[in-house]
Amino acid sequence: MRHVAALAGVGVKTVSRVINGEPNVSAATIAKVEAAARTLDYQPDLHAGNLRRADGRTRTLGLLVGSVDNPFSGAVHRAVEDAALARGVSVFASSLDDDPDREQEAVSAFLRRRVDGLILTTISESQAYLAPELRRGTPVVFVDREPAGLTSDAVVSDNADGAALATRHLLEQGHRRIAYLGDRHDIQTARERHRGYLDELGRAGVSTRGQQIIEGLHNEATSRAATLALFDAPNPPTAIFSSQNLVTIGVIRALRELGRQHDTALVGFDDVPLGDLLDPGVTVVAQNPQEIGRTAAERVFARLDGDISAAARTIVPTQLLERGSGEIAPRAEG
Amino acid sequence: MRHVAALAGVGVKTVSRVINGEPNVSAATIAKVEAAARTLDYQPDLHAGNLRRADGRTRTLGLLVGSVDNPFSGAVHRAVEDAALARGVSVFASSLDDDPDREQEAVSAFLRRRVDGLILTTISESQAYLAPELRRGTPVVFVDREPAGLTSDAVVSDNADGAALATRHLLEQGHRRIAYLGDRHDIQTARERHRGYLDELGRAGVSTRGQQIIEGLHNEATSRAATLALFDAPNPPTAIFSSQNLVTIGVIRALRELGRQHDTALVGFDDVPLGDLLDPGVTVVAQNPQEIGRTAAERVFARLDGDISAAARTIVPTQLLERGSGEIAPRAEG
DNA sequence: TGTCGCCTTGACAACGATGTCATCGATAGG
DNA sequence: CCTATCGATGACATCGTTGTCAAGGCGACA
Repeated sequence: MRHVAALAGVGVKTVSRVINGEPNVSAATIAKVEAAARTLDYQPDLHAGNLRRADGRTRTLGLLVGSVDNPFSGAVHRAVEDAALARGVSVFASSLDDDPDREQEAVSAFLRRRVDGLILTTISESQAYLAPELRRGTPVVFVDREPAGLTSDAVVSDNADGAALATRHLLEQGHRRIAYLGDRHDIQTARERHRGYLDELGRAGVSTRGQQIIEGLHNEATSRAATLALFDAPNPPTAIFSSQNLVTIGVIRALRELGRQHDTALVGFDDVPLGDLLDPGVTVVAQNPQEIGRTAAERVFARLDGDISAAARTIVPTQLLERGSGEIAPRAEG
Repeated sequence: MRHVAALAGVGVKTVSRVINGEPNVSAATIAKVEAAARTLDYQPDLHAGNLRRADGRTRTLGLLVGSVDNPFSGAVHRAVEDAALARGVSVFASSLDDDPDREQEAVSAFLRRRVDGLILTTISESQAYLAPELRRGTPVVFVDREPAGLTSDAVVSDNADGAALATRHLLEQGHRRIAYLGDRHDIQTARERHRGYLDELGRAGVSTRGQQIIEGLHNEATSRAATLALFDAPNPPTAIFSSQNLVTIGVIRALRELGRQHDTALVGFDDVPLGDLLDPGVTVVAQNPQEIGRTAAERVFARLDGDISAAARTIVPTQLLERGSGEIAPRAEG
């Protein structure tokens, strides 16, 4: 900036005024400064300015998602980015990998860079460590999973309800042996989906004792192996509820290998890419990651704009997409 | 930091020393400072430090990809993030949307935030506007698409070769009417893939005059419509080469609607999620986005570490994955 | 013509950190 | 016992920018 000022023959403050479009600069001066800035390819240093600026905003957001190469995360990320772009805000994105250490590291990296707000998917047992930052006024919005040990805005799917919906759908087809294949129990949404499944069985008066319930599945490989094991054991289920997109894919692979994709019902939680093109089509309880991301970004910006209402939990509805796999009738007993 | 210093009863410089682990601080002082920092939940301001620091590094990278919710982009992003994480570097990610204005905006946002390096997928006709930044010493690595009007590192797939491979594969099955469904011509890789397709036909002595060549397809919808139109016209192709993942998906949808997925061969460029689970499986020339991202990040960090060798173009091999759709024989003429 | 006020401009301090350098005390060597 | 050396520490300038404030010039108005 001093160089631009020197070249234009004006003071640095005047350059600052021109760059920021402040009033009360003569047209001639503006022209001189702009010419000099172009000549030197000057780009203002946002962070230096931020150091002194009254509002202390870095126009930067920290986003922590499951993994930037997961389709759900990608959709959330895209929605957040679009909302941020409209306000000239850049987004730091990180992958959580459901690792508490990564969570801490990522959040710490965001805070050291003085992001204006945080949009977080978390895995740690408690997010109480964010309390001081919240007090300092940094908006924190939790996405996908609700926070623990801390009260702040959250934007989530209705996990228990969605799981109940999936379970009810299978019950309605006449299934009574509905296996549950779920993610790790330290994941809040996995617990909720498990609960929704159990509750719905209870409401239908179906015993949960005889059901095969497998938790701790976290990727395609473990899910596939678990499914194969199910059918290697006596009394395999006639239907499966899988609680997560990667788990669903693992189930699909296993059913195909066993040639049972047409005689075993399957409903997945969270949509699967090209799920409508498979045979059978994959029935899922679809979440709405775009809406989740958009809403979360809106919350952050509303907070930054001064909204001091109580922390709110926004629930984004899920939707049952019937595509075939969930409408398979139970096998005749034998 | 002044607060920490005050609470610990030491000077700010001493706090700085403790935070940065510099030598020559007594154990007692270190303890006092660390206690004070914990009490106040102190997080150093990386940007303030960077202003004065000798190396001028923000430990920040700018990444511009097609779209953060495209699977190819997501994989590149993830690989870059992993490499960055190992060095304590955070990543700004933005979506290009093949819009030159977005490119300019994103790059400008990165530069104003003084990123240490850029990893870019570009759409503008020329990236000459980056020359001053390059001269300033900022490493710029182009991914997926090669730069124009500027020489810098690039990490790309062998697009022409891969397209030729796909085309040759279809020729080898006996096809002679192989439609080309391609992306917009202003996209460098689309031009390369088109060229590879034409070259291979030429090498095989197959006339390109009779081939149906449709360009300008950019998403599922336009690709699906174009495919439907192909089969609505006389003399539809017996095989299709689609040059991009979304285009491939559009073709698959259209072929299904027409019930021709089993009598029309299809090879796509770039892999499609769950492509192996469809019926028929989707034969593709798969790229290796993880490797592209990893290599690009390595180049940036090598440059930051002082590598001043000439700009290099790294080619990441593609791989033909035969899954069924590409191995369909031509229909009997009639 | 003098006063007032507005427009334009720049000098200066400050933001939160680090690089440089000086100071102080203790320890070792002669 | 004196001095050279080294470890520990803090004062101060500085990074690139913006907020504050004062000064100079000019036109309007009485």
